[in-house]
Amino acid sequence: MSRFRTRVIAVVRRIPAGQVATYGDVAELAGAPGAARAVGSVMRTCAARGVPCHRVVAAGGQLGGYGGSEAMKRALLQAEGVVLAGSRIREFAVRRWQPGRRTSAGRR
DNA sequence: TAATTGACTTCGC
DNA sequence: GGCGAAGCCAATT
Repeated sequence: MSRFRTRVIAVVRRIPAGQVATYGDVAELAGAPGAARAVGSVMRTCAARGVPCHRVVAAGGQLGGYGGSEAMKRALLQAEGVVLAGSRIREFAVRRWQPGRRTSAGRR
């Protein structure tokens, strides 16, 4: 169990429902900018339970992947209130979660 | 310990 | 806009 892994988990757990974060973003918040692939690897190993890994998406608003069940990830995101346009997140720039960003108010 | 793979990202054609 | 190649980091074998 590397510290990086725990770091990624902590960051992902901080992502509020209805919002998403990119792998690169999570990597940076985890303290490893550029480690987007590493973040994917951590997620792929299930990281830990209670971690909404489905809120972590690829850059450009793409879904990325979810153990091969991309459709499931899509359903989960929509269930959280994320509007999807095909296989992409609508208003991704707004839906993207950022630390310091006010999310409880729901305002963008 | 070293090599390979992978839920990524970005530039180029 | 879609396909291809290079770069980066960590986990797994």
